[in-house]
Amino acid sequence: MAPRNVDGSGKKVYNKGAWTSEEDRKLTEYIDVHGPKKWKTIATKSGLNRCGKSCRLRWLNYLRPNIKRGNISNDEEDLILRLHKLLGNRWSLIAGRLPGRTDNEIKNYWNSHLSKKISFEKEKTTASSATREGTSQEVTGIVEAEREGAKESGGPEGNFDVNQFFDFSAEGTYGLEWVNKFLEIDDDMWLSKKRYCIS
DNA sequence: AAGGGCTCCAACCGCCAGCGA
DNA sequence: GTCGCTGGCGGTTGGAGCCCT
Repeated sequence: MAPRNVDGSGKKVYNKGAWTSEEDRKLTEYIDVHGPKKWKTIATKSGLNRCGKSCRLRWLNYLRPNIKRGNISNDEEDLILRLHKLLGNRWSLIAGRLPGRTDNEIKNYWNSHLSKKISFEKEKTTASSATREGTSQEVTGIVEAEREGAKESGGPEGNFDVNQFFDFSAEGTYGLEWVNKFLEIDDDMWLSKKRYCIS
């Protein structure tokens, strides 16, 4: 007998689009018993007509325990901004430093909120630098230099070696000591820029 | 009230790296 | 060495809901 959900060419056709509560329940139940590994097996054995990738994404971004949803606090936003400055669009790394947040959520938040905010700040800085020569040129210069460094090195921090700086293998889950380490290094430049933007 | 535009977010897609056969 | 499979990642899209006129 031909398997169900197979198209004319014999290729399996998976469900797509929004997940139903029934699908969520099946996936959660299966993972509760067998754990979140071997996504292809999970997809087939759980009785979901979904591909493994889709199951993984649904679990990681929505069903996983301890997920925080919405209401990104000012502290978290600040941290995202700073991590993005440091790491660029490495959403999974950034998410790994924000307990309960997913890379997808941070990416969405960045694209819908922060990227606009950044361009707004940039415009503001450009506009004010036109009227305030001198010290403002200094700050703009720093920002521009950083951007150039990011372009050339493929990362936002010039010669900064992210992999060397973050020894992820040695860390516990969501350890925040590294943040303090980074913040100490970064604070002077960040605060000087922030003060300038506020004033 | 309606409908057009905009925003936000869940989900998909394509690429790449790692790993085992 | 290489091939195929799988998982992980970032970029992008589609649609639901909101807002404005």
